[in-house]
Amino acid sequence: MRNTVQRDLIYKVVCDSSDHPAAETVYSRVRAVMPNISLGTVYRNLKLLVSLGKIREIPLASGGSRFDKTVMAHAHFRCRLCGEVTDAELGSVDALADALRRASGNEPESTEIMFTGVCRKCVGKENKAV
Amino acid sequence: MRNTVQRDLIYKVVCDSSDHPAAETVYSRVRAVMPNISLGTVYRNLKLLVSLGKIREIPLASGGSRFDKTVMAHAHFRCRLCGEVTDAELGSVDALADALRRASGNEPESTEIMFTGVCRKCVGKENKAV
DNA sequence: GATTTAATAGTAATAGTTACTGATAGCAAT
DNA sequence: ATTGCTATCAGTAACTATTACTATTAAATC
Repeated sequence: MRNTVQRDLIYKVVCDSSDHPAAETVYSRVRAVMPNISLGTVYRNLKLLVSLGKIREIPLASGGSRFDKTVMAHAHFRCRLCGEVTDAELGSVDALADALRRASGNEPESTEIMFTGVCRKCVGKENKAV
Repeated sequence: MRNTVQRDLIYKVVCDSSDHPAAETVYSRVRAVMPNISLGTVYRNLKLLVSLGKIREIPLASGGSRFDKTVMAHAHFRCRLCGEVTDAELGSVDALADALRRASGNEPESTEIMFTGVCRKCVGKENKAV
């Protein structure tokens, strides 16, 4: 596999982002540095980086995915009012995968936990937004 | 909200399915009974049933969603070789949501856990399929 | 049964993503 | 350094899953 400035930049942008950007968001951030990079290149490399285990993909029920620099098994919280995705710090995520392995004989390689609800900032806004 | 035979049938099909069907799969099963039902009707009612909390949506990183009769917080395992989605029986799922609530102040309403890996049946098939 | 209007069938449109094609550039061997 | 090979690129077309639109149908109420 060849090193390319495009791939390095895409990886750097994801690593420098703490807000779990969508592919289009990565694209616009990358274009700020390299204006004529192609959207297809962004998608191709995001997918490649995911398959290499260098970044993580978080699929959303609302359609589309978000990308994350963290590869360790961990959990996310998504507010159904403001849409923000944040990390949920939980100590026992790896323990779950172990429990599954023992109980089922299946071999989990990655664990993705998504909580959906109302975030601290949006509690009380229910009637306005929904 | 009115009762419609279409919605009742869509709900029944999801409840009678134990394989976590995609929307298109629900559509084809529903059409076996009601041949001229519209795909839009299936999507609209799946979404409605999800928002009513009667069924559950499982978004996949590979694109699209699967639907599930079970509403309780629970976990799934998806084999990256055969693509099958099965339930992962774990006792401690609700405890995770409680831990999040206490730790962050966010208010989780649903918890979705997705394990990805190689299922028991596909262990050893690695070289053929990937 | 007549009225009201939510829900439908059928189709067009959209969003997110992937595939295609000719051009470019990273790497290896000269 | 130059050449050759080909992975990767930019740009664009195509595709898939989903949603929106519109005229029509049928549940619920009167």
